[in-house]
Amino acid sequence: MSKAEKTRQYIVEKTAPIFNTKGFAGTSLTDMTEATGLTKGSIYGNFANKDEVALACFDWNFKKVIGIIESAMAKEETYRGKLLVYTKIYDNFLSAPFPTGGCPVLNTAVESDDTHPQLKAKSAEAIAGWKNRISDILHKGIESGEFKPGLNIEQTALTLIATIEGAIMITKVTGKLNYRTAIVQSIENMINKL
Amino acid sequence: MSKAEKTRQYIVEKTAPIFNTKGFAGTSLTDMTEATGLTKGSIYGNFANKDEVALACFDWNFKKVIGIIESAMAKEETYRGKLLVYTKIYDNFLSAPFPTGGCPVLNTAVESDDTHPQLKAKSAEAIAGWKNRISDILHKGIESGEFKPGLNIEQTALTLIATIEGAIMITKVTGKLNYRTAIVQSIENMINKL
DNA sequence: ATAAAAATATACCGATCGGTATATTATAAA
DNA sequence: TTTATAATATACCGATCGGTATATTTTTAT
Repeated sequence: MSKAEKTRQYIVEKTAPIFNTKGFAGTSLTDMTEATGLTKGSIYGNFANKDEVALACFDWNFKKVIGIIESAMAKEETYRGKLLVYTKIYDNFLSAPFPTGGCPVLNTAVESDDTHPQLKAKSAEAIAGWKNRISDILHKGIESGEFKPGLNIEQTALTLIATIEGAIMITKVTGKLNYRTAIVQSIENMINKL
Repeated sequence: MSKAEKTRQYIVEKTAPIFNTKGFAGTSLTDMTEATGLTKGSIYGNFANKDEVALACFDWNFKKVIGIIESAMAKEETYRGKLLVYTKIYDNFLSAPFPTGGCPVLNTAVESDDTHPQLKAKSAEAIAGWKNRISDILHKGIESGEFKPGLNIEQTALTLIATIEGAIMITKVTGKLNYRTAIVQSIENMINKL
C-alpha cells in the first residue's frame, strides 16, 4: 500500500463518521481538515472533490455494516438464525462498532434521493444488494425445508429492510429504546413465522 | 389576517417544498428569496433566522400530510378501513397533494437527529402523535370487537409507522414502484390480520 | 546518496454563506 | 388626507464555502 493509498484510507476513516452524521451538504472541507489534521491541498491531492470523498465514505460505512452482519451470520447454522442476526445486532446499532451516525443506507438515501444522483445510486445499489442477500437466505431456507415453500421472497426481504430502517429512524429521533424493542419484537415474530 | 401574517404564510408555502427536498443544511437563503420573489430583508422581517423558517415549514408540511390522512379516514366506517387508508394513500405519496420531497417526518428526522435539536424535537413529536392516533384506532377497534383483544397496541402502531417510512425511503431511492407495491402488500396483510 | 516523482502544505481565488443596519415604500388608523 | 407605523427593499457585513496554483517537503527508485 503506497503512501497515497494509506492517506486516502486515512481520510476516509476520519471523515466517514462526519458525513454519516452531518450529511453531504452539512459537512464542510473545514470539518474534514480538522478531523484528519491534513490540509485542503493534501485532501484534494487524493480526491478530486468533496463528492468523491463522500462516495468513498459511503462505501466504507456500508462495508463496515455488511462486515458486522456477515460475520455474525457465519456463526449461525440455521437460515432462520441467520435472519435473526438482524434483530440481535440491531440492539447495538447505535453504538460501536457500528458507524457513528447510524445506518449509512438510511442517512444517505434520504438526503440524496432528490439532490445527489451519485450518492442516490450508491444507496439504491446497497438496498438492492441487501435485498438479494436476504432473498438468498430465504431461498435456501425454503429449499432446506426450514421455511414455508409458499412465501413471497422479494416481498419478505423488502418488508424486513423497510421495517428495520424505519425502526432505526424512529429510535434515533425519539431516543426511546422501548420503541426499538417493540419493533424488533415484531420483526422477530415475522421471521419466526416464515 | 394582517399583511405580515399573509407574507409569513406565503414564505412558508413557497419554501416548505425546498426544505423538504434539500434539507435544512442544503437550503440557502438564496433558494428562499428565489422561491418567494422576496428579499432577505423581507424574509428576515418576518422570521428571526433560517431555523425559524425551517421549523414553520416542517409544521406546514406535516399538517398537510395529517390533513390528507384524516380526511380520508373520516370517510371510512370501520377501524380496519381507517388503518387501510395508509396503504391506499401511500400509493400517491410521491405525487400531489403530498408535500414535494416525500414524507417530512422521515426527511427531517434523519437529517436532524444528530444536528438540529429543534427540528429533531418536532420530528419526535410528530412520530409520538402519529403513534397515538394509530393506537387510538386500534383501541377503539378492539372495543368494538373489530380487532383481536390480545394485540399489542403500541407495538403494532410503531411497526406500522416503521414499515411505512421504510417503504417510502426504499421506493424514493430505488425508484422501483414494484418494491412499494410489495411492501404495501405486507402492510395490508398485517392490518387484515389484526 | 542522489535525483526524479509523488505527496503535502501554503496562500490564495471568487462565490456564496447567514445575517443586518438603514433607507424606502406600503399599510392602517385618525 | 394626513400621519404614525409597519413591512419590504437596498446595500452591505465578516465569515465561510468549495476549490486551486504553486511552493515545499517527503517518498521512492536508482
